[in-house]
Amino acid sequence: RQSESTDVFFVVSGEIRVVIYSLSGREITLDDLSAGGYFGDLAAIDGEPRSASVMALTDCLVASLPQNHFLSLLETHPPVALKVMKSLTRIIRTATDRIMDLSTLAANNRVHADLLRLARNHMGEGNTAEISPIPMHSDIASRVSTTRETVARVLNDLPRNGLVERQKEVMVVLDVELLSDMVEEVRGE
Amino acid sequence: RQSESTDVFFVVSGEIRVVIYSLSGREITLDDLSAGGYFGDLAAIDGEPRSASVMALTDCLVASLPQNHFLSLLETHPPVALKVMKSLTRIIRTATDRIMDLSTLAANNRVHADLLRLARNHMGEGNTAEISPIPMHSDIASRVSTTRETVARVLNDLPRNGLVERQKEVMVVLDVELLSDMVEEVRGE
DNA sequence: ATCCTCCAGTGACGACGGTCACTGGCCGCC
DNA sequence: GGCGGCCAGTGACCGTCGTCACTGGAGGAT
Repeated sequence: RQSESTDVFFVVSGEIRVVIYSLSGREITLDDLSAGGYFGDLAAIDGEPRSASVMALTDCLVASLPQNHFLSLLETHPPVALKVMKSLTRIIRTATDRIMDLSTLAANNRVHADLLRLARNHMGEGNTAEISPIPMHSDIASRVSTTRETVARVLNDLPRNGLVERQKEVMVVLDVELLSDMVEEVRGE
Repeated sequence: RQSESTDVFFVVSGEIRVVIYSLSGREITLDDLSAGGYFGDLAAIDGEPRSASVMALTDCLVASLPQNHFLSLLETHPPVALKVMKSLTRIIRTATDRIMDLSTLAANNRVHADLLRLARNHMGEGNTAEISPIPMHSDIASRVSTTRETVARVLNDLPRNGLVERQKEVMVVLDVELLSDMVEEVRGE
């Protein structure tokens, strides 16, 4: 599913997930791309072998650009090059954040942190957020490097503190700030 | 030690370590730079706040370049821009490797992996490598996100397998390939 | 309706390793 | 010389969480 070319691919429509696999088959989600995103730029830039795989989450339309076209584009259009660099720095920043989380946060707190990210993307009135659809546990697990069992246990503990209400299709975070404090607090100790 | 400027800094001589700190003061080593390396490029490119701190490991001479000069350099000299991009991709690749290690390797195996990296940089005759000077345990710990105690225990277990001989100032890895196999094997299961 | 598959939930278990608390060696300094 | 700081080594403890092994519910297909 991942050709050995050095083309750059643009996501025109659909959702694509960038993952790496350990030899044992454990799957680690690096990023999700939607329309406007692109991948394959690393290999095109440095000529090294591809470092990750991609999988389509939905039906997708992707456009490909040969490596040499991409490179000459960078050369002749500095603003594009700058855009690409900014995108690379974003990747670096999120990667180091993740290294930080993996190094300092326990598994359950990493789940909290991921939930917090989700909540921030679904902010509703005041400090609440309605997360829907609820992502699959195994997806969360793949993002924060733990197991689906741990995710399930953590998510079932949260309502106990009154922080979260779980319904069938929706999950309501009652106080995003409080959740945020919770994570930061642990990050700090 | 960390100015709030957006300059880019070049290491002319000496060794500089790029680190991040958790709020609790736990130190995570991201990279070590020697002459020819540079830092501050991330913030210069995307304008976001600095994401890491730097510390001098030795006396250092660093040169600074204002952000706007750096940016116009990128704009007017595409080959330089490409070099910078390649450096960014290197950072991304090592970061994702590290995420992979943190996600799939147990603490002691991460120490093995780090030892392997060191050995690869000190290859001697055949499959052996002489590592000297032996890095401080706490430095290794900071690179692989564990504690100095764990590093000490792991390093003292290695001679038992005959894989490593420890002397006062030097550490001899007798069979680098075997060490490599050991790590890969665990990565895979 | 009956499978089959996929996902969620849960208990039990066990080990890995982080933390704490010391000891002891080495070195530079006064 | 003796003190003080820094680093390495080690034992004991115990919480976390990955693994295994189930149960159960919700579709989809035939």
